[in-house]
Amino acid sequence: MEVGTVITEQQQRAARYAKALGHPVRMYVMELLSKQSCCYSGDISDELPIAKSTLSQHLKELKDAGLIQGEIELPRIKYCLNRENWNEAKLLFKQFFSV
Amino acid sequence: MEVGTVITEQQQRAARYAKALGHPVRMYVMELLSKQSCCYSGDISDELPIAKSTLSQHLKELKDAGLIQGEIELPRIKYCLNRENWNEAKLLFKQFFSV
DNA sequence: ATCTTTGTTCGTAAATTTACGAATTAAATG
DNA sequence: CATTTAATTCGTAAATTTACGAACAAAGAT
Repeated sequence: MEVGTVITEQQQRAARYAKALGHPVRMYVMELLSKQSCCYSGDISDELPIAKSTLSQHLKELKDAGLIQGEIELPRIKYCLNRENWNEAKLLFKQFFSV
Repeated sequence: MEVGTVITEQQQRAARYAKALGHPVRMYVMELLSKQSCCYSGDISDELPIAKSTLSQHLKELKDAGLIQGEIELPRIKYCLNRENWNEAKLLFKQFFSV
């Protein structure tokens, strides 16, 4: 995604977060986490009519984008917001929408 | 993208906007438009090192997502924010980030 | 030692996205 | 009527995304 020097670092970061949020399942997960801060993959899997492996893939994308983090708590994995990046995303979008 | 009744209409709409914003070029365009309200395809083409046809494609996606609208002003096309949907997006993201 | 539980990883297929250059359109201009 | 201008649409290729089920992993329970 080489777009020269015209596009700012902030725009790139905002686009990255937006992309991660650009799917209904991931939007749902993030909204859940922003409400209750933590959850298990199974909690989501029980609600959504998608394969577990598909959900895992979505969670991985959110993790790769830095929006969530997983903590092993066997036999489950506890997913939480990555507060630092969540706050960054919040700020970037706030600025973006209030220009 | 059939995801049952668990995912709300709002989440679907927010995901749709997020997806449209999920590319640096489109983020750049939207930020430009939110600053100056209108612009021509050529203005952007002069700045960004991408093919005109590629830019056209990105503009089409923003248009399909309802974030911008084009007005013919020959020989050019004037692109403007779609204020109504822009405001909806703003609201959805505001709610999303402030839960 | 085997079974259960909770998720991930693998393999794969279909669809979508991204990108480019060439061809096209549509009106204004010479 | 041919040219010019500004941008779109077409054709196409490569990469990424989305989705599923099967196979696997890792620790606790039986």
